[in-house]
Parts: sequence; C-alpha cells; structure tokens
Amino acid sequence: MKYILSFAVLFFLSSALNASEHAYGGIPSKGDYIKRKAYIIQFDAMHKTPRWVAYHVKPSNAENLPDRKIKKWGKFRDDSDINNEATEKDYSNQFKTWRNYAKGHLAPYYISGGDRDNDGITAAEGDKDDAEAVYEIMYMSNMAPQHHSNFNGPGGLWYKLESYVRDDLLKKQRKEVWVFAGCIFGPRSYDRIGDGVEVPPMFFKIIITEEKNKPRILAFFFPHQINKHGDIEDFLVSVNIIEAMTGLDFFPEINDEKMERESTWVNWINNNI
DNA sequence: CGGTGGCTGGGG
DNA sequence: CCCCAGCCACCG
Repeated sequence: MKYILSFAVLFFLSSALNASEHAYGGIPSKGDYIKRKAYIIQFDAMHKTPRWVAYHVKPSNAENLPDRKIKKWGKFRDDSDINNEATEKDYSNQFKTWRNYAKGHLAPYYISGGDRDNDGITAAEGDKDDAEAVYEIMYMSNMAPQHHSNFNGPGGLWYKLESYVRDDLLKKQRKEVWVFAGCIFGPRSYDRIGDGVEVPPMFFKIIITEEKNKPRILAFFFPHQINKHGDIEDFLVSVNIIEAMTGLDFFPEINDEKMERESTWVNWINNNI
C-alpha cells in the first residue's frame, strides 16, 4: 500500500511539472493557447477578453518588481499575436460614468518580477528577457473589464484574493503557487464597452499550492455585479462547479478523482489554522 | 515618457 | 497616521 502511495505521489509530481510550467495538471481545454514567459493564455475572440490564463509563480517573482509608475513598465501594450483584441480606447472614460470599468489584469502585474531566466539580472536591472515578461503581462489581451470600486480596486473581491496570494501565500508562507483565472459568460450579453468588448458577468480563480507533495486547491467563483464588498471565503466553491460553468476540464493529466472532488472548504480551513 | 497626484481600503 | 496596492488622469 505504501508503495502505491509513493508511486502516486511521484506520478503526480512528474505530471504536474511536465505538462506545462504554468498549467498545473495540464491544459484545461482544447484549442489554441499562447505561451508567454510568465503565463499562458487562451483568448476569447468573441468577447475580446481572456478565456483563461494560467501561471506558476514563485516568491521571487513577486519581489523586486519593476516600478509600475514608470511608463516603460506600466503602459498597456497591444498583443501582436492576437488580431481582434480590445484596445485602450475601448476602456477610456469609464471612470467618468457609473460603469467604472478598469482594465483588470487576469494574470496580475505582481507575478512579473524576479530573474526568470536565471542570468543574475532582473528586468528592473536591465535584463531584456525578463523585461519581456513584464511587457507581456501588460498586453491588452490579458485584460478584462472589471468594476474598479466594487471588484478590481481596494476592498474588491478580486483585489482581496490577489492580495491573499501575494501577501500571504507568496511573501509570508513563501510557497510556490499555481493559478487558473478566467472569465465566465452566460447566455446573454451583460454589458459591453467600446468596440464590442464584453463585460464578464462572472469570474473564477483556482489557486493551487503544495503541502507535503499533495495539492491544496482553493476554487473561487465571483459574480461580477455585486454592489458591495465581501469576504473571499464566502465565494469558495468546488472545482466541479467551475468546470460546469466554463466547460473547462482542470487537471486532465492527473488521474486522481479524489483531487477534483476534494472540498475547498477543508483546504481553506487547513490552510489557515 | 516621466513624474505626480487622486481615488479607495487594508495593514503596520 | 502613513504607506501600499490597483487603477485613472493630468502636465510638462
């Protein structure tokens, strides 16, 4: 029995590392996706938002970040790999109306730091390859309209969850983290801005850490149209629910039924004792 | 394009 | 209290 268990752990580890650096347990959908240095993305051309992104981030990637206030780093960029992406113009003047939609990162800025190519120099110190990781994070294809004051900005659920990963998991616990994040659309158009950029009515995020070589999964489902802030714990769901709502298939390379059915509640409680 | 300021809310 | 983070806006 013990042999079987250790074999399962070995298989698990190798599959998690081999499939893709960024997509834990394998690519969650068929169809094209684009591989970047800091993340991978499947773009949703119909809605002009990401369908999903996946990223593997180490504590060092969240440190020594290039200063986003400096235009070179903080400016939004067009993604030459995508034809019909949203533009900055689509998002303009949103703050002057009730709509208040900001360009919300799906793969966040704070994962773009560190010395990804291990040449001893970071982007901020002048490394060109690491700079590319920062530029890619700022691609418009990585953005979706997110209500700033209710969701994306301080106090918002998206902001709180990003802060949890950055401040708690990465900086405090110094764990490696894998994340899937994406937009969820329903049968009707919820809202749109600019030239046909659809505002996602829902978002999801799945966060994976490893504890003694076993995955610890936290899956979140967020309705976008909320008029006040809340606690992220109240939006924990099972991975199965995310799969049902998105049509995605997470962890396809991991042959462990239990993994997908594991309660995220249990993981949350174990994580915070 | 750099720098600065504003908004808002959480944390030391 | 100030600083920080995610955004926007403005000015030179």
